Amino acid sequence: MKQLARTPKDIGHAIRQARKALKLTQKELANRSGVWQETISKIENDVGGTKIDTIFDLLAALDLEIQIQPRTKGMAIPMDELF
Amino acid sequence: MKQLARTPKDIGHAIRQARKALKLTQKELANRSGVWQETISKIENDVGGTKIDTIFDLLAALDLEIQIQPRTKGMAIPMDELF
DNA sequence: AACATTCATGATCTGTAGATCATTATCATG
DNA sequence: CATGATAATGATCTACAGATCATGAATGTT
Repeated sequence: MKQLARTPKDIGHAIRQARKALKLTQKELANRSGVWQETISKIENDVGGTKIDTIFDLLAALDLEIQIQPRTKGMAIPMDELF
Repeated sequence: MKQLARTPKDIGHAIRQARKALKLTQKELANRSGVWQETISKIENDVGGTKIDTIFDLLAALDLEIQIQPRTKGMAIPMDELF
């Protein structure tokens, strides 16, 4: 289950999906991540911004990680020239 | 080339690498991303937290995107992040 | 419908990210 | 080395994220 993310909203969606896949409530995820339920709700619904630290706390609690990669569409530079 | 990221520091590293691969200065990246050079410096050096909105601004300017995926097996914490 | 659980929202308060300007340090290169 | 370019740091100020508590809405279960 790989999720592409180009906006904060994408992150929120992915987190909600992962949480539900693990059958966790926001409160349970709050407990194991240290992030408050109210904050999780806002992140999942893309209300305001969020700090990456908070995102990483949630991803860790959901056993997820992030990969940074060249965009697959509309690339300015060929992949070979990157890195 | 795909960069794994489990901490804000990983993000900073990836951004710096991508910026240099594109032969951009922090100031140039600042111009095309709307993020200030001083802020980019702090992000690349992992000074304090950062908002995901800012990260996405930089990734977009670098033609990068994020993928969220289950944690792969292997080192949870890279050597240089211990202590 | 009633009840319990889960999620969303609203207010206040504290901490801090980012903008902005100025300055200092570092790196490159002639 | 000297000089110019690039990057880091520091101060101030504004905006807003997140903690916290309370409550309201939604969802589910019997």
